[in-house]
Amino acid sequence: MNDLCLTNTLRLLQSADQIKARLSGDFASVHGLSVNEVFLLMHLEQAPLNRLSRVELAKRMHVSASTVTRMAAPLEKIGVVARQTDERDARLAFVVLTESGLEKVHEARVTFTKQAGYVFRDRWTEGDLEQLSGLLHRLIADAPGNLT
Amino acid sequence: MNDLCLTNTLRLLQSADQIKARLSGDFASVHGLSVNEVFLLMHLEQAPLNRLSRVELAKRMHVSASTVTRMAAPLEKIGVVARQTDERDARLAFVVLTESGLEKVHEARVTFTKQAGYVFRDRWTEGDLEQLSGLLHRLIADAPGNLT
DNA sequence: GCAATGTACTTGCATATGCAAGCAATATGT
DNA sequence: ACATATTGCTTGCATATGCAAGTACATTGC
Repeated sequence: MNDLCLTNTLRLLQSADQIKARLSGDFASVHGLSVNEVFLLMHLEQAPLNRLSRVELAKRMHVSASTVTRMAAPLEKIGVVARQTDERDARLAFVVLTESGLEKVHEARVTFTKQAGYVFRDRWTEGDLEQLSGLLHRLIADAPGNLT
Repeated sequence: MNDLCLTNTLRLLQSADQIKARLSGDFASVHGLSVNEVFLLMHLEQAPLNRLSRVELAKRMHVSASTVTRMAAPLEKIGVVARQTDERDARLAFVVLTESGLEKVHEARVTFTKQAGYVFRDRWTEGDLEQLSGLLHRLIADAPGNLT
């Protein structure tokens, strides 16, 4: 039982590294973005008003707040996100998706879907995929910011 | 079908980030190692003669060769791995697990197993775990250096 | 109201990592 | 056998990221 947990954890992490390596090439060459940048945009896309505070973004992406601060800067520079302050609380600095950013994330999703198709290209039936989907869902069900 | 692939890929990557965040704290505080360093040691542990060339290690860990070079240096300094050359091919510089390194990886596996138990602590039956294990295995079956 | 505490963000520093270039050794083609 | 290509490794540079400290604002307790 415990060994099965270890096996699953190891396989999950190894699968993820493998997939991330595949994705990073395409995202960089096709869209000029890193995997994490695409994730940031996708989190904004599914958020109310297409915006999130930096700490909320940090929690959802499992990175530190300073990383979000630094990721946002170049994304602002290329115009896919903007900074927005809150009238009630002057501490908050939202990261908000721009029109251009919304387009970007739609384009990136196409690439993402294509690569995801390659990952599961061999002998995966609809049933297999649904089974996996259900099992993985249980791992992230209680976490904030599930992208699916 | 394609959307299911995307969903699975997203969930897999999100689960992995979440789990990696959990692990990194414990590995750092208990063993003074990063998650990737533990993975490096585990790859060596399961290799013949407890050793691998740097490029082979790079492939298995999905990182660049330079990263392996730089990861090995501090691990040599603390004595868990050593450098070993090949008599036939003077280019090869194996990374080999020392006795101390073998102990380290056994200790780390205990921590790893404990954390893996927490990940699947809620309402996961033996059957669920075996199902997930089988599905994930198909994702890494053809990759070199499966740790399970 | 004001001090103390807590929260959101930023920045300096240290570490981690990839890419491209460089070096040394081996393999290949003729 | 020699020139060329390939392979394995390292290093310089640029980017990415976490932690701890600093700053500004908000909340709490009195």
